[in-house]
Amino acid sequence: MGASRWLVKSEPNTYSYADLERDGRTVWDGVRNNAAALHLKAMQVGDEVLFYHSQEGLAVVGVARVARAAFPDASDPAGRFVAVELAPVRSLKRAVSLADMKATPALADMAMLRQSRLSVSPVSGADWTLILEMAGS
DNA sequence: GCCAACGTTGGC
DNA sequence: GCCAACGTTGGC
Repeated sequence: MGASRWLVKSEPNTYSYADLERDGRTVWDGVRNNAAALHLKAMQVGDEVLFYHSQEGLAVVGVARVARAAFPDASDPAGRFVAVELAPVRSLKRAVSLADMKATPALADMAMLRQSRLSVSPVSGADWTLILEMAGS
């Protein structure tokens, strides 16, 4: 079985893809949604992740990879949620905007489009390939 | 266990 | 700034 693909959202004001490139690696914690947490738990080291800017930018801007699989989120006092670690892979040649994704019928079933508030979601192999094509990379 | 009220996220 | 979606909380 091959690696899985994912998408994570981040507000660039809080943590942008450029911040990830600067840091080289970061703990992806603070997720407090059960559906998103299930996806975090399913991540394996080496899985690739689309990095999406929410609130500002509204576009997929880069690719990251899972550098460490799920472990207890130290910022969750109740100990219910998990974190992973992400590392940058590359920024996209062209950002792929939410508007462009919405305008692409083949992407209509993407989890992040169907459930807009989900901060961590799976991406199918076909959707992954298409989005990278849209990014011109 | 149901459901109304409330809080948060995120697009517009 | 507003509102829709949706998750969580708390009274019953």
